[in-house]
Amino acid sequence: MKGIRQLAEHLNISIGTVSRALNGKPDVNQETRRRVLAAAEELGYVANQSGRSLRQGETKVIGLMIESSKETVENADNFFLGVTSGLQSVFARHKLDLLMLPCPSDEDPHEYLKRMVARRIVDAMIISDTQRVDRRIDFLSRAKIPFVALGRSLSASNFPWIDLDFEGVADHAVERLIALGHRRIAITAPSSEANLGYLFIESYRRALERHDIPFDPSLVIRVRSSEQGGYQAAHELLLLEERPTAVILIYELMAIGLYRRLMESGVMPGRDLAVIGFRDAPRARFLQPSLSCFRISLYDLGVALGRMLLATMPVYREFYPGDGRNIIWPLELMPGESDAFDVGAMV
Amino acid sequence: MKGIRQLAEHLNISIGTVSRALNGKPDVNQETRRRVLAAAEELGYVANQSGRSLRQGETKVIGLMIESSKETVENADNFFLGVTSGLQSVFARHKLDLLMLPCPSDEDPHEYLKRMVARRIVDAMIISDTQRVDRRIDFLSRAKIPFVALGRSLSASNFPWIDLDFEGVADHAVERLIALGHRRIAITAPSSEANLGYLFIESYRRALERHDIPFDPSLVIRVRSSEQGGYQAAHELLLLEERPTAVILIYELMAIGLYRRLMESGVMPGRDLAVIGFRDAPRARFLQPSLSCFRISLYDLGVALGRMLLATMPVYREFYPGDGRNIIWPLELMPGESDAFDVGAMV
DNA sequence: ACGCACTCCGTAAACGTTTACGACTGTAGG
DNA sequence: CCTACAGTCGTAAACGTTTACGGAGTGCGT
Repeated sequence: MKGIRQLAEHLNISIGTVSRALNGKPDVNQETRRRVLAAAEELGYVANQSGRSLRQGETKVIGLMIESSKETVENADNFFLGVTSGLQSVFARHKLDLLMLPCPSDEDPHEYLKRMVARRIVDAMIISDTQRVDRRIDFLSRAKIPFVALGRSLSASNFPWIDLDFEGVADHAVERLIALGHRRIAITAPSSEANLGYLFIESYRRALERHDIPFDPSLVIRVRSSEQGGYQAAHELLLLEERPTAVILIYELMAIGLYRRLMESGVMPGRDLAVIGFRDAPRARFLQPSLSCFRISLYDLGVALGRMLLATMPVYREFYPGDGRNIIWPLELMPGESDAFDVGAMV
Repeated sequence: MKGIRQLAEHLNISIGTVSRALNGKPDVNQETRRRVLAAAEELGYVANQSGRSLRQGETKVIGLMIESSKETVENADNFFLGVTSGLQSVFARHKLDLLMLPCPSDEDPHEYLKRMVARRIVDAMIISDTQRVDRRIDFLSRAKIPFVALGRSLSASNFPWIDLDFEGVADHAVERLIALGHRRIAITAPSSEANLGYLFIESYRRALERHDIPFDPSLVIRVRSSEQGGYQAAHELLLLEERPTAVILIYELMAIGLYRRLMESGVMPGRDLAVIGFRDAPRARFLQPSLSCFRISLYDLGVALGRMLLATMPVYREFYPGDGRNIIWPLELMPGESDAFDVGAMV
């Protein structure tokens, strides 16, 4: 099957009518429409996207940009595949397709993004891994490309984003640990420029101060957000002269390395040191003792991202009233065994 | 910047010349070319892909189809992100872009694929998760869409594929265990129709027979390839009247559940039961005792897939002579502690 | 003066689709 | 009989690009 022209000839109908019939336009006879649809099905005709895109100036494709760096490969833990399902469930209603755009590790993400939208491969973008200062956001805003970011940024004051509630997580974790009697609480932060790190630490500091616990910079451990980073974090914790009784991790994968390093020194997580991880990712579910962490429904997050994106697009806006507002995504604590002890008994 | 027309006007040059200059065609003056490239850079012009694709009948996009089912999200462990880097390193040389096409879980993979290629979103495809009988392969072959499959199939006798050497893995694992004195060796197989399961079991059977050990069907445990599947596999192993002394897993994630179930019954992996997993995936690296498994370089695998794909495409074939042959991808055993004991001492 | 080769560039058609516009019916109302 | 209108359909232009073709100009040899 070559194109709509052959289909039209086969039916002895004009090409315009065929197009209208296929696209559900009103001014076409019911019977004709039926014949067209039947023939299209029979001959396996599907519209060539290039022609359609060229004419309408839109591709009906939404891009989800992800980094494919070595670090991401090791660490990302299918996070994006998880939100993908939610996104697709929203997009399917409008016959939009979701494509994942993996930015090569040797290409500047900003350049990659520019290339993709300039080539008109996608109509809109979902970007993630938002940096504290992120040129992509300024670019997309100026170019008036619809987009939504997973993660806040300082770049533009006003753009659509959803961010996990890192502040809530840090706050909640500190409150919980203090309630269990802890006074000396360490925390990890990423060594990168990702914005979430700053929010995380800041919220931690505020929570401490609320309870009149002085902020001690030596308790903020800056390591890579990886298993090795967790191992190193534990190492540094053990070296502190006045050892903390609890630690809050910003990334669940770190718990694995942390556990190992602790056990090497005979320090038992959940008994000698309270640990609160971050997300309930698959990899973290298998730790013993089980990790206290925060649950996220990736599917729901994807749905919210999808709705917010469409709410920024004129064509679809009407379907999603009220979905334009930025969201700080709440997380629910799933208590595990890794912090389930009262520090009072320890001292 | 609207299009090539504006760029041409801005330069007082015809649109044809601009196009030729940008595309590196020979018949254009050096000085003119320089001016065009400079202006394009300055004005941020990038060719509209729709127009280009329409004209040339190709999109310069390669699709990597992946499943985004709930199971994949839980289990896939960034496998695809890993091969992505390798693929991109090959494609970049030809200015080809790689896009990941996540098939929604509620859509038939075959229909999804048909839709994508019929819409001409991609020029070529990489498919994975090959089924024993896979309609996608027949479809792509007949439609003459260049493709390469990750995984063999029985569908078409002759199509480009690379498959992990499951037979070698099973064979190697059995040989190793027998050398350690084991005679009663269990194995797991997926409950799905994936082709690899059949190859795995068949090779296991042959290896046993080579050593005159009778094949016992009750030692083939069919469970889902997941952590839960591993848990259940252990459960079934423990119920066997004559308990095996070793087990070979087809999927490393199963080891996590298996370990847990074993320990619940006081059976220590690596001491009371030898375990050999499959891939050295990140999640499996953190088990204690460390899992004996097989190493794969996902990057290299991606490179091989990319080269093989291009070798099937007339335009690029010349660059990749000898890359057209199917590959059974060898795996290298990484000995761990999970099988490092001599069964002789046990009995 | 002429022909020829060569370099460079402009013209216009083509790719497959959507859609504004107008044409053609048939019907109803005056 | 005329007009208005709704329903249906065909025509042709437009989207942005690439590329076959041919033309203009130059240099060179005869």
